[in-house]
Amino acid sequence: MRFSQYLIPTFRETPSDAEIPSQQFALKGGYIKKIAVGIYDLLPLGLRVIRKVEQIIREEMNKAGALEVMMPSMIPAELWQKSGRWYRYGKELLRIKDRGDRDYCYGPTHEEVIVDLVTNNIKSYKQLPLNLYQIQNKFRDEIRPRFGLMRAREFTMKDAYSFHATSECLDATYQRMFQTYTQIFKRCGLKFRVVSADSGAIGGNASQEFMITADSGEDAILYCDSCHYAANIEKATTRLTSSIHTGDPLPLKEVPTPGQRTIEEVSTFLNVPFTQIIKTLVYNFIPNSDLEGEIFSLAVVCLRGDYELSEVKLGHVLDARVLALASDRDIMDHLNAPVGFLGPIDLPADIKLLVDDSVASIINGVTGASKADVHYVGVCAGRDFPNDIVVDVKTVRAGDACPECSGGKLIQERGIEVGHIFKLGTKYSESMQAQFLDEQGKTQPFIMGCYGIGVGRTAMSAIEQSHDDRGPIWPIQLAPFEVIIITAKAEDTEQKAMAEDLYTKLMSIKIDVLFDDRNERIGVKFNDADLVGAPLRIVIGNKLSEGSIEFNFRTGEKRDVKASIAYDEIVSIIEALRHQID
RNA sequence: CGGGAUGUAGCGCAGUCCGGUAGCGCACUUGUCUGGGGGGCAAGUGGCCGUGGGUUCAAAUCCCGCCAUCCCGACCA
Repeated sequence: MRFSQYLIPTFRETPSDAEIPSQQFALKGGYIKKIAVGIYDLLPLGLRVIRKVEQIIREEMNKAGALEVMMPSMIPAELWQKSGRWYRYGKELLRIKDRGDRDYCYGPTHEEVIVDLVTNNIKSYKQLPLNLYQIQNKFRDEIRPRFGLMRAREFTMKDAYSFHATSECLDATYQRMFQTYTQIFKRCGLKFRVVSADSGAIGGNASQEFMITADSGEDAILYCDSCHYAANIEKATTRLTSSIHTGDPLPLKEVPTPGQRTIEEVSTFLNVPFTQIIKTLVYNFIPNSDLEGEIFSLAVVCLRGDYELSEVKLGHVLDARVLALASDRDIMDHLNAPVGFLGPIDLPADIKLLVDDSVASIINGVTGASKADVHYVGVCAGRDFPNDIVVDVKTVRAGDACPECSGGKLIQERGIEVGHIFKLGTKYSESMQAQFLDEQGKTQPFIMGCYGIGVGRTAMSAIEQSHDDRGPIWPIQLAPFEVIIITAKAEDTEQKAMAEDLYTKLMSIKIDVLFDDRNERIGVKFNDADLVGAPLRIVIGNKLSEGSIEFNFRTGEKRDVKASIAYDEIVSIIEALRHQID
């Protein structure tokens, strides 16, 4: 492409609302343009990057035997009503009416549609397994879109769905997808980590996330420093060190603790460690089984003073559709106790008490006495309060013991979730009565898997992981252009002729080359070139009179090359870069 | 949805407290001198000051409503 005929609207100043590097450079470099909250135009440069990611995904998915399809983005409500998600999905689902007042939604994901597609076409186990995918735009009316394409409302996603007669067969495809994803992100030149994950609103059993490691990542992940354990913070667990809760049980005793509400205050006041204090939280929730109701139930949760509660974990334990901390007033109404002095002892009989495993065996602990300015000491789980519903609802943190090996410690890192693979099982096939005939001629629900990749997010992650203060440093696989040619003096006929010659030749052998033929100062061209982020920049300048031109790599390295061999050099450099990762 | 802030030219902002001709930098247009990291000089183009109402002789500025955007918390590729 010739820069003068291309559209790359770069800005000298960074848009003020851009927060993270990928968003700043994508806007500043003319890759994307925001048109509404979480909704963007992809400009030519941005689209080139997206297409490259898509191409890699297509090649690898096809190689793994998946078949590409394209489902509609508008989905009739009946399908979502059939699976029940029409009622459960909440405001994130964009619902639309057509002229006939019929309900539709803009697809945020496509399990319902694919199940419908497959049930209409697959009747026998002989036609299985089947793995279908599409690369298509989704819309999720996110609570808080941010970070540009990283968390947009409309976004491009590759989603694949596999159908099986047996769980062994699902396992095999799941493994195959694991390898395919590994290969895809490797080819994109990205550093990533795979963690086991919470399966969220999609549901199902096992799932793993592919996380691009980056400081700006919105997810926290934990991994073991000595074994293979790695998990999203929403899922991560730890092995409790049992030695904490030892000693002979003392009698339960009330002590005055005027004004001591927080764990920290109580710890200081009574001189006991956080680990001996039982934290008591009260939550309101609406269970999933209650599809349309507005009636809240109450749950009391206890965990060890040094831990924070994980609302995601608690949501799962309660199978809650809606979950929120109860108000002080609610607590007073139901427990007759002030916040700050809550405890699990002598709760009203109708209140459900969940005990985190960190307090399930506590001996001689401290907890609120359910009245103002009083705590109990000598609290023993089981003896003083029931510990028959033991759960794991704590947020694990760096330094905690690995749950899978002895001696391992967990390390915490930030990550960007770019891929997620699930074993769905029969969740959707059962709710939607999607069945096939097995070898015995009996009807069985399909066993399903599902596999997603955020395309725009993957592209943006590459910037997060590799940039300097001037712009992206693209891996060649994703770079919008592989080579950019700049003349120092646009009107110099010799420089121009040299540039034209290289440009034409490189174009003819399908190297992605951008020729900056504008009559601009060289500083302007350099700055724009940095924003384009091509791995190799060819500068044809005053050294041409001595027969040489400059090769500048986006990573910083520079060298002079004889003009006579420049073309061959460029070709071999690009070839080498292309094959470095493949 | 809760808490905080902001809406003035394509972008970044000043002006608002204290009402009186709408400004600056960048970008854009023309000319010219330049020519190795966003250059200089000169001349230009471009604004229902978010929106609706109110106060006033007079509103970007004061008052009330609405809308939008951004940041911090609960969702997800």
